[in-house]
Amino acid sequence: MQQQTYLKGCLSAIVLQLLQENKRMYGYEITQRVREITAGELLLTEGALYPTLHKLEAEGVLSTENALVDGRNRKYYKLTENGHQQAQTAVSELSDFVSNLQKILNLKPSLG
Amino acid sequence: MQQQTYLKGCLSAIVLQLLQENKRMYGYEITQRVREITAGELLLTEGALYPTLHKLEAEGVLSTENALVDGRNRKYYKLTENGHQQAQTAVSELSDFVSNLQKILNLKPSLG
DNA sequence: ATTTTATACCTAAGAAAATTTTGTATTTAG
DNA sequence: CTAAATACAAAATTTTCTTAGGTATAAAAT
Repeated sequence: MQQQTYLKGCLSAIVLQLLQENKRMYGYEITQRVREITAGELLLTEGALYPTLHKLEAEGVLSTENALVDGRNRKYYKLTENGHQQAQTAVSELSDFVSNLQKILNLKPSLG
Repeated sequence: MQQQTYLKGCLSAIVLQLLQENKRMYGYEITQRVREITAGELLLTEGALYPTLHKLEAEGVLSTENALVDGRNRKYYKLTENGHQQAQTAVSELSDFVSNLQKILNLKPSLG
């Protein structure tokens, strides 16, 4: 088992959190940002990230704009007006989840 | 989206953590313990828990003993000798993951 | 007395979500 | 001129949980 295992379910919320902090980001940038923040411990695979981005776009949470930078195509994603709401909700729920996980992991041994 | 969404992937590690702290527990007890710890915010469904317990038993991580208590059958689970190792690994990885999530969410780690 | 709630275990069908694998294409470094 | 980094994406697969059931006993409520 690796840390990646635990990522399941959190991916959308992580993307939304990053997009709350940055007006717009492109896919590759998101993978690198997570790598930076976690010192390489957490790696988003592209095969997981892009379907998530597309899903969020289809749901109207994200909108996109294409740009040509240094001859390469980039697809920037940003929160829609509606998306800001949902981002806040998702991030707040993830925070609560982290807090609960913390409680579970910090329990003192009980007498069995 | 609810907190349950984020649980994906963490279930085994949570079970292993609880079994590190308690010599033996039975399925229903585990669901109630998580409910207690998280003040009802996180609910393990039996449909997810029992298959996980059976999987861990099949992998040799857990062993079982049956007991009849107050006319009801209980199946206690505990870590095997091998299981203690794997529990430590899983829990440590989950801790690292939580710590990384906190970094992404800009939360302050509550306990190193 | 009888119904409901709590306790206690379990399975199966299906959905949800990420992974693996593979593919395309350009730029930069060796 | 080859490999690595940048940048996107689809298809098939696997893992994992949810939903929805099923069985059974004891205690509490009506």
